Amino acid sequence: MNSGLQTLIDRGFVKSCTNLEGLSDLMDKEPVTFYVGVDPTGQSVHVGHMVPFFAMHHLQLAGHKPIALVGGGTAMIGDPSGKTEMRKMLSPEQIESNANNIKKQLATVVDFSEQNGETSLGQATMMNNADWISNLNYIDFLRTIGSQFSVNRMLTFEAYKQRLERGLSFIEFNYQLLQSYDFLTLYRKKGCRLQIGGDDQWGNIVAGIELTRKLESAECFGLTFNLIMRADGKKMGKSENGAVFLDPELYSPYDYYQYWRNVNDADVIKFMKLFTFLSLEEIAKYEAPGVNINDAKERLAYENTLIVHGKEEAEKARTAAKAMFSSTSATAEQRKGMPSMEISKADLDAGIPVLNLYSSTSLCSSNGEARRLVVGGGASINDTKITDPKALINSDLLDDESELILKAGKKRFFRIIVK
RNA sequence: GGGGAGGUUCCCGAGCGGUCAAAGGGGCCAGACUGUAAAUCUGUUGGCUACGCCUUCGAAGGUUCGAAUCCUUCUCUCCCCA
Repeated sequence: MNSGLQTLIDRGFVKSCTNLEGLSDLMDKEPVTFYVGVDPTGQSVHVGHMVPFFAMHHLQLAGHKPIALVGGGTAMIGDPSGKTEMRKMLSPEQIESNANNIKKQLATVVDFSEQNGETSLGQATMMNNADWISNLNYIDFLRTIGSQFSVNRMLTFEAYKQRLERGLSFIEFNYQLLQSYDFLTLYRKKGCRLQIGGDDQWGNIVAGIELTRKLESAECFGLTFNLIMRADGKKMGKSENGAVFLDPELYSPYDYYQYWRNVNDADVIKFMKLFTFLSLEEIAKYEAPGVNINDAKERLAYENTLIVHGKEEAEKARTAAKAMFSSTSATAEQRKGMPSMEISKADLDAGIPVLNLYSSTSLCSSNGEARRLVVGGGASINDTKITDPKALINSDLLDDESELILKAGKKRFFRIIVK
């Protein structure tokens, strides 16, 4: 088995392949250009999107050439796979801006820099299918591409079957043709031989392979990845605060770190293999009996945050988190990692009602929510529990650093700096 | 084009003139137990200057002392027939 492919298998990525042996032989023989579709319908990707990205990383390391294909054209249509409802259509400007953001995030895992031949990395590129889809002529497209598709066959695909129960618009029904056309185009332009993606893309990938075979008599390959579910049956990437985005503006590095720190026991090893670059030998150490599972979680959180947000943020998050869960008061270093705001000394001296204080932070969105928190016994400031919703907070509670560390529950913190 | 069924709070889903900020479930949040895990149990879950007030039941009007509940128009969704 080809080593690059073997890596993906060993790390738990692979769900199925159209022709594993054929692909392995090809990859042994030469660097393979492969692509993965990236959906630009959101401003940021979230951790649930990262599986194919990490797979790209491993393949790139093995010398193969990744193409990240932004679906700027197809996003105008919306992929019905795995959706129960039709997606919103976005404006071209919106899609473009999203695509730019997403490239930055992708670049944390895949190296897009120009390769100068000194490394064994495969050259990665990013393309946008709007370049060849937007200007398609309807009649031409129908004649050359549409004629190759059988509606009868398309209807047998699971993705469409489900949608038939609820209703499927014609525009969405065309998605498969366009995605297949992407594969064909990338084959023609770049010699792309392989498409990878989540298992929900199986039908679309196979269709693209068939199209390329029919029109170009070329054998292409498809490789799909397991859809990663958490042990509790939820989808990856969703948290209590909504999706766990990579964009630090949408999801703070501290919370991001905490998301990984708090994964289910049963998921830790699996996630280390999928979402970090740690070697399998290294990961195996955490599987050994007698190892504290919390060490594994901490490593997972650190390594992944390191990749996505960089060393500085990862360390800030780690120290901040450690501090908050130990009884000693936080050091200056640890405080940096927490979300914070400033208030004036005068305001504090005048006394601030707890509820207002809490609702002005990201901890609570309204006084009502703050009230519930306080009455429920989940609020504390500098380790003093506040249970009276009418309490006034003043300088008495300031700690040695002249700051207030607000807690909501056990895991959420906010730092108030008094100026 | 014709006929039917519907749009309720984060989601599903009751309510069908006052006792409705709206049952029940899910989710979320908090408490207990723990390991910053899971499971379990408990409480909470529109907003506010809070024994009161304000805004919510697809939208706009109307009837009524009083409407999520009745009437009109509009709008969207689903189903059946053509």
